[in-house]
Amino acid sequence: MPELPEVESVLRTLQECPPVLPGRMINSVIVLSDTVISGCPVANFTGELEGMLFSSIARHGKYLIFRMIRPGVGCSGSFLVFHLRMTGRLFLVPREHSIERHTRLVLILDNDLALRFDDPRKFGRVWLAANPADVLSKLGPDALTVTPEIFRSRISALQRKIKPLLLDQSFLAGIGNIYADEILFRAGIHPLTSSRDLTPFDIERLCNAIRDILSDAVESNGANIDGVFGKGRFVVSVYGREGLSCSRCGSTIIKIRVGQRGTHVCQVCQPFL
DNA sequence: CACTCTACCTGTGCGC
DNA sequence: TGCGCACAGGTAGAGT
Repeated sequence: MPELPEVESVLRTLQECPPVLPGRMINSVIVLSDTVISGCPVANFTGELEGMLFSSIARHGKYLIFRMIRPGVGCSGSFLVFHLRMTGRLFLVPREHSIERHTRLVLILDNDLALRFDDPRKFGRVWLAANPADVLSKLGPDALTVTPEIFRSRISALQRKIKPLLLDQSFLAGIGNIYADEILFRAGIHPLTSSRDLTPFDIERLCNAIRDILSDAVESNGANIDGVFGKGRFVVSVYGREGLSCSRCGSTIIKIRVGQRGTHVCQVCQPFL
């Protein structure tokens, strides 16, 4: 479930002072579900990771990227990349709390802590790659930091329905179903609108909405929907609010399907022209 | 290229 | 109460 703001929230938690991960060595790796390891055999993943040090952490779209270094031997390094998909969670725990029902991977550190990856639905994935591009090469620019100029030039090259386009990670990385609905509501654009029919003013509002919604959500530590999606304070305007009244105009929010995805829209604030 | 469908997986919540 | 089933979510890959 995590989208960009929730992943950013995980990143910030792991970077909180005092920073716990940088400099820590992985003493041992416990893989409880082979399917979460992508791109190499589990034995290689485990063998290569043991003895490596955490260096720095970054994010691109919904991916978390840990730079790892092997002490001693030259400056050989690699990148540990996580995608949490819908139900994945990544967090530090005391090492004696290292395994629960949905735990898929545990990295035991050289102190009293462990980095644990839990995922009830086993959709999340982990890669160990020599280069981040081995995993991330198909992604578009990060949705939180894309410039208006880049956004404008990318969108004007395409003719797509706007909501599936926002969800396309090769167009822009980081937007999922929840924030796509919130962004289009903020911009006053109907999700079925063709990107070709957007005026320059529409595109400017859309670009602002992406920036405003995502940065609001990051500052709120993500959303909290039915206590299931995230634990943050971001307040949704349309997502999951079908049958309730629009906070802006009072008319009833409806739910439609766009590209096989549940889509929430205020027909008054987001007219389909 | 744009789009649709399916598979992956499991917890939840509905109707019967 | 219990059962079965649709559904939610992100992405890859195949097909139209």
